[in-house]
Amino acid sequence: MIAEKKNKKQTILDAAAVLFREKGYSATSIRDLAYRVGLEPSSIYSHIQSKEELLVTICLDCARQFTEGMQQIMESDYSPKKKLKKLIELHLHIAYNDATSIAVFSDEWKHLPESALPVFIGQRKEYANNFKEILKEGKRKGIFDFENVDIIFNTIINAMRWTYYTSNKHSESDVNAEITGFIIKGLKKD
Amino acid sequence: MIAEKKNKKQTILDAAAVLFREKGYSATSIRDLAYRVGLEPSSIYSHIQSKEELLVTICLDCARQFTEGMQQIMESDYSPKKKLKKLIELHLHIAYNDATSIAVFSDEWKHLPESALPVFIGQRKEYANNFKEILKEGKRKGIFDFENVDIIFNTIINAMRWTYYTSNKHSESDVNAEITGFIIKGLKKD
DNA sequence: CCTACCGATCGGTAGG
DNA sequence: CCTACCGATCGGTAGG
Repeated sequence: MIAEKKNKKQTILDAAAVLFREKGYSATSIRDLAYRVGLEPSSIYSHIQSKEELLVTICLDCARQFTEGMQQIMESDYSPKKKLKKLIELHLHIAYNDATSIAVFSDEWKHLPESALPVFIGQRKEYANNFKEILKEGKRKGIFDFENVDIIFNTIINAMRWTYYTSNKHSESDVNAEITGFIIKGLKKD
Repeated sequence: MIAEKKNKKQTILDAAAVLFREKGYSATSIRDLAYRVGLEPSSIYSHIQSKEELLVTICLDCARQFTEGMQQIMESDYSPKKKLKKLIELHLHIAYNDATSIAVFSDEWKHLPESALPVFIGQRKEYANNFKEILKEGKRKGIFDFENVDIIFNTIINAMRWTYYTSNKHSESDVNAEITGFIIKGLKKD
């Protein structure tokens, strides 16, 4: 049945994400993965085409979530400050709903095959450009205060990055409140 | 000659750091490394004991730099704000002086062998505790404003993390000024 | 520091 | 989805 097969493929993808996160992509073997989902190593290939395909699927799925969330925010007529708050919400939402995949997306993308790497990097770049546009808009309107948009963008996006690895030690709303307060204050005029 | 041998070992370590950073620890082979430094694969073992040893050396050397820098700051009688500024300086100084090693330290530590992992994690934990002490001291004295020290610590330390990967696109002093301003403002009372 | 080589493991295929 | 198997590559050793 098609439904069963889809389910099995998702099971394999989920298990792959867990292993890629724990041991890294390169150190994860098809054998590891197969035994984890209760198959002989060769049987995996009834469901997937290659080990690389798994990484591509995980990374591009995550990238899509960011891209789609960004699109919605860009299309809104929110103020730059509200847009930034929505972006923080977006990052935390993805982190808390798909922690394993986002950790793989974040740490293992460099092992993407050459066929997928340019697409991936392109999406990242566009996301960064949109993010920077919001920051620059805020600066133009006198809401945000900073010198170099590239430096401040990198600082802010990494300030959120650790949330991709937490094991629900803190609630999403606590983290959101603390990070949002910190970033918004950090961008204020002194 | 001992001096020559030391030199060769350092050459191997440097090349290993570059490869570990580019391809990751697991995907880097002893053959890659040997050819990179102009040796036959087996000859590497005249200079090192194992592939793992290289990762251990790189990671623990980096960890030591952080620990020593922290110790100096903790022993000073600077204000919490000045201590925090010194910590940002420390991170940037290490990042700009040893970019390759710190990237490996930051991304590949999970591949450390079991013999080194507890030591490494212990040092990280102690560093984190010291960092949090400074934040808490600032809060007690009414200089810093935040709710949860663990959340704000993670946010701040990751805000600096992207500097481990820059290719000198921005000057150390520009980055320092921007990040320091952002973090200090972010911790202010609203 | 090299030649020669080891056993283990890798991603993946053939054929049923 | 399994049994059987492939060539390639791995970290590392023996012996000089």
